[in-house]
Amino acid sequence: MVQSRTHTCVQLRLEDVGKKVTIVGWYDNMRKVSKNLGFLILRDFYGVTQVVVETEEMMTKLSGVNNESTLSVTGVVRERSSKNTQLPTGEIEVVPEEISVLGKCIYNELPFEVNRSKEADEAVRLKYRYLDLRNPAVKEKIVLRSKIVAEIRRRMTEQDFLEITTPILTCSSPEGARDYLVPSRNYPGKFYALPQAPQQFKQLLMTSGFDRYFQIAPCFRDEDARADRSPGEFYQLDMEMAFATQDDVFGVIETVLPPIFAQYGKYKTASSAPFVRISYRDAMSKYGTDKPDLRIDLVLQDATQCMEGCGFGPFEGQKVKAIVVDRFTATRKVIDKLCSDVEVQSGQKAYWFKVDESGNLTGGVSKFLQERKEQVITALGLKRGDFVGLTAGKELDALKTAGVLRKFLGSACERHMKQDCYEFCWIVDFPMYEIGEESGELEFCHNPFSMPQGGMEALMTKDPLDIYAYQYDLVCNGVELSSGAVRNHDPEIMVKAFEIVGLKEEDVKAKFPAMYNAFCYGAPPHAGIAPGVDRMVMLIAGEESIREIIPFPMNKMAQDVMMGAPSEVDEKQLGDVHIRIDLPQ
RNA sequence: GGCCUGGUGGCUCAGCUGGUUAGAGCGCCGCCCUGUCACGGCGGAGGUCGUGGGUUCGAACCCCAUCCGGGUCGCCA
Repeated sequence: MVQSRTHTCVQLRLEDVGKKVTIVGWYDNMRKVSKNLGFLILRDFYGVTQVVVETEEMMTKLSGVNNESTLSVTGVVRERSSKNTQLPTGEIEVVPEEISVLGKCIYNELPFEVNRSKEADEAVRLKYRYLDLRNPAVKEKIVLRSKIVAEIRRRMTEQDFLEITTPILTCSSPEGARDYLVPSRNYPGKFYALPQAPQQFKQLLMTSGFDRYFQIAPCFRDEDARADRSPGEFYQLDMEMAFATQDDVFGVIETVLPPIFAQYGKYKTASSAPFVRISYRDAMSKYGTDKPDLRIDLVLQDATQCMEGCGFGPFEGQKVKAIVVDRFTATRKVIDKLCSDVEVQSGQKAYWFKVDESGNLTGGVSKFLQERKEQVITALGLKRGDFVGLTAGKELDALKTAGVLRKFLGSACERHMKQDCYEFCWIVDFPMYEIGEESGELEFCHNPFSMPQGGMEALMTKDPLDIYAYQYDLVCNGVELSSGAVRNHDPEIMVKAFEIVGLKEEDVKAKFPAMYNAFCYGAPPHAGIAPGVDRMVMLIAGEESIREIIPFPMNKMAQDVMMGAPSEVDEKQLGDVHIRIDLPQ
């Protein structure tokens, strides 16, 4: 008969010596010192405890029991003769009277060693995720995630936000990413869709009279993965406030997030309120990205003019951007690596030259600049020992590539990158409209439901390209955590905003009927935001891969290799939902 | 879909310019060891070098195709 657990594997101390206890857990390993002496390490969720096996009877009982089997050990706590100060339970051991196997591990070789699973091939880890998660170093991140989410809930609730769930089965939305579709049984040929975000529902909640809403919301988008973007599904801290302005939303986020980052983070300090605000246009021209890493103090300069006609092919007729790094002493090899990293990440080349200690331009593209040396030095404000990184292309391409280069230069040069902190900022004043690159026509720049700054008057009187939206992004250490906006709650302004891109009232009604109709019954001005929970946990945990902070992640190809999803279904199921499969050969 | 990168015992990796029988560490199995804690010592098993084709006297290595990971661009209102 198996005893029930009296202590976890992290609890026992010297003062427990002499007690009869029962501990349970996994057979982590055994150091066998002789025929009749071995040290068995029992591991549970909380920690490890040493069980000393010193009789032939116990040793026999354990022979043939594989690592990772689950055991129950009943015995007496004893002080160790040789203690281990590294472990909380390192001063004691349990002398077993009874050992029983609760769950056999039938394999004596595992796909990987549990305590070294992070080194194993990722596909294998994902297939055996339940073994991978036994590794304390892996499990820890999931525990951290749980604590962060609990803390978010506590702090949001403290600020009078109500957590309200919204539907998972809803309808396809015409804009945005690809939807995950769910066929309907009762309505042949019709589909539900999983929500890409609870956007419309939260706005409808505002219209329904709820004042402060939040939700740790599951979101579904059928888009390809990245290291920081899980395919398929992710979670947002979705929130919305009625009768609120941009500053009200900023105030909540600036109160809720920094303490959580500082408390649980890999880095121990986080920006305090108010966060730096940077306009979208400034961010692009100074940092070459709309998600600047403000830990890096380098900024972009325009070098188009001083490079014009220098004879270097890639600069001909292009915009050129420069980043000057003082006293940058990297070797040629390091610089080449840096440039190739930039190319891998941005798809475009980076160039460089240096000013040596005698004031000569050397290396990289310098030979094209000798004749205009003084002009270049003056234009870019160069000093001896400066390194100049360069990018070229159409304005936006040159800026974006320089943005990538700036990131690599920052991490290559400690003096130019603050260590050990979370630097938050707001990117504000996004343009409402832009000329679409493919269409060549006027389009919404981001969210068509954002309130244009200046409201109806701006729409009536301004050049659309000069109109800004009350639209903002939250950025931390170069990671885009969220977009948000003051919403356009006025049907007339909404119709006008759509009119500018050539859409009619009927189009708005057709695309977003519920929201449009609701706003015709008296809507409050409202604003919100939805920081990505996975990205936040990733930043806090200091992990490079989003899969490390998701309990059961999918692989890059959006497959769950453990469960076998996606999978085929049988004919009956397909028939129920009126689907016939017709695959090309 | 494009580009980059990888695939060698259960795991991590080495394998040079193509040249004997493909190596190491960890793990596993066996024996030894009465205080280990990354225990130690001795011995052993385990490989279609992702797959298919080609070049060659000879291929893990070179070429072509293909499959499977990962990164990135596109995509992500």
